[in-house]
Amino acid sequence: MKKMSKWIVTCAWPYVNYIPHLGTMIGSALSADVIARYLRMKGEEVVFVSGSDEHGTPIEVEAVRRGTNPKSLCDENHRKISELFKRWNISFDNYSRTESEYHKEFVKNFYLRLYGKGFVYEEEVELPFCPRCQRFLPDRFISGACPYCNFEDARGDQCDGCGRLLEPLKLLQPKCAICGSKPEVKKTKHWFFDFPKLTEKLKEYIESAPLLTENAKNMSLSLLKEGLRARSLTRDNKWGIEAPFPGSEGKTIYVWMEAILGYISATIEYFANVGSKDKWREYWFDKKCRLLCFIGKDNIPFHTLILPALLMASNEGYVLPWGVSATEYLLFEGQKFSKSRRIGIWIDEALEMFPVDYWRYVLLSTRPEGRDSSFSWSVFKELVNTQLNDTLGNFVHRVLTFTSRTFSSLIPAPRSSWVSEELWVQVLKRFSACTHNLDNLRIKDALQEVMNLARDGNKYLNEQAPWDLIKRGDVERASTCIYVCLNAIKSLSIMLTPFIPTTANEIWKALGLQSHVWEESWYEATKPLEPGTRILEVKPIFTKIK
RNA sequence: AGCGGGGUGGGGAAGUCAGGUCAUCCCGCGGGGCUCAUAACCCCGAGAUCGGUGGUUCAAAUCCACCCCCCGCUACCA
Repeated sequence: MKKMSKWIVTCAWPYVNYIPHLGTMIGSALSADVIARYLRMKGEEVVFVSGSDEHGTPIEVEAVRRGTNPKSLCDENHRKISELFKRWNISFDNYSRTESEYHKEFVKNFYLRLYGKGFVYEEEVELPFCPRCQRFLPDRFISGACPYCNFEDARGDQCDGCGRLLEPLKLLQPKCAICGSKPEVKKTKHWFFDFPKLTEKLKEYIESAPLLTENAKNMSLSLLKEGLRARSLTRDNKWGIEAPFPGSEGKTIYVWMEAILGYISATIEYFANVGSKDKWREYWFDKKCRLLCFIGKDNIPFHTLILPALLMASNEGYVLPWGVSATEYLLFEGQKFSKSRRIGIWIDEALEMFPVDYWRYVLLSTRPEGRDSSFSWSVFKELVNTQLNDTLGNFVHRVLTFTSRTFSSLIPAPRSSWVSEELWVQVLKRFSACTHNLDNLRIKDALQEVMNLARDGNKYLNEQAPWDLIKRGDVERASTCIYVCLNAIKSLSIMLTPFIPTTANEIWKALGLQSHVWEESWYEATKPLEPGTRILEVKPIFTKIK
């Protein structure tokens, strides 16, 4: 038996000004869930945490727009999103939020210690300020005409007309994007994290990190090559965590710089809630514990450079990300998901249309691992109908039906040489390939391997033709064939569990097994069924769509 | 503009870092088989000079140079 290890599995914290869409789902929570479930089934010690990212300007603005306040808006969205993650069967141990007291406490103390270690310094800067909103304006909250091409609706950081990068104050007729007033320039003081100090150590880290996806590694190295710049830690927002530095009253910590520490605070909160207050240290301070982060490509620098830098700077012995799995983008019918233009599907409306496992299967099958991929209804329909339903569903159904009619619903006894049957050999092969792929976070390939096993099953059944064997009176060979097929179904059920747990469990139950499949060991996939067990009444597990 | 990623039969993808064993997989399409099964399943076949041009090599989807097209990022959006 393999030695157990500790794992902290995390996924990017959704920003909760709105409900997450399918792209957010596949890039973070769903991918992380597959691996968390897989590791637990292997018997590893896993803590799977995430939470709602709640602070910052966009939430403040959204709250104003809805005529509410940031806190109520966040309470409501956090509640909705937590509920949705449950309905998507995301097996978080703790889905926390940046408004959690544990988080605020941890962040303030952490930065205070960093300050004490000389990694934080203050500097005066000039920033655009809206006198009417009484608010400093992030670049994107300023709009105006582009000074190069006269495009009228250029944002403060970049012109959508000509693509040029802009200085917000060089726009012609600059306007506050919230109220339309003319911004002025105001001096303000901010605190900065001395990030460049750690360039060499970060380079070593990136080069030796065990499991970075290619995009994560390349982008990080390229940023290091360009040279790091100090990151500002503070903002003049009201809605956020108070900056704890001497003289920083009235400032809050920049959202990213606090949310990224949520992985730690959510672990602390989790263990406090289950009554083992100090146990989080056994994860975060154990050099052999593996921290695994699931993110979309836009979050790469924060996980491969900023988080490690903060943890290194603290010099307190935190584990650095052991693996970072960054997906490319999921597009919707070839276009970017867009809330304002209503392009895409959001995780609440998805569940109103189809069962959760249909979505999980399609998203995991099209997971953008090497390049952007596109969700489309035609792909959705193809995958559900031809793969889930025809290949997998039908294999299970024909075997169970045959068992029920020919063997009175009892699992038949095979002849002793059954282990050398072709399909069983395939089971062992597919199982080991699937395991290997999951170990390397190749989720799509792993799932493909499972589906291939269902194909092997259909093929074996056609070749053996047990209905023919029965007609010719060869009950022993027919029994062996069906026994092997039933065992393949059991393996399928185990292997499907991380991907589509509800369906996997239905299959498991159909075989007459009593437990919940997710409580079983991963290695149960290659252990044979007990002949004589009664299978349940057969009903199709999927239905075709449209 | 700079940086990063991508362009592979009709659609969707793998293969490219370590050149040959490579043109693969899922669908679609054409033909055949089977009748246990949700018109499902199985077999066979047609279809691609791997974005373009040039180069290196006995050999290039893979390496080099230049060009065209798509997407993302560029640090105060989060």
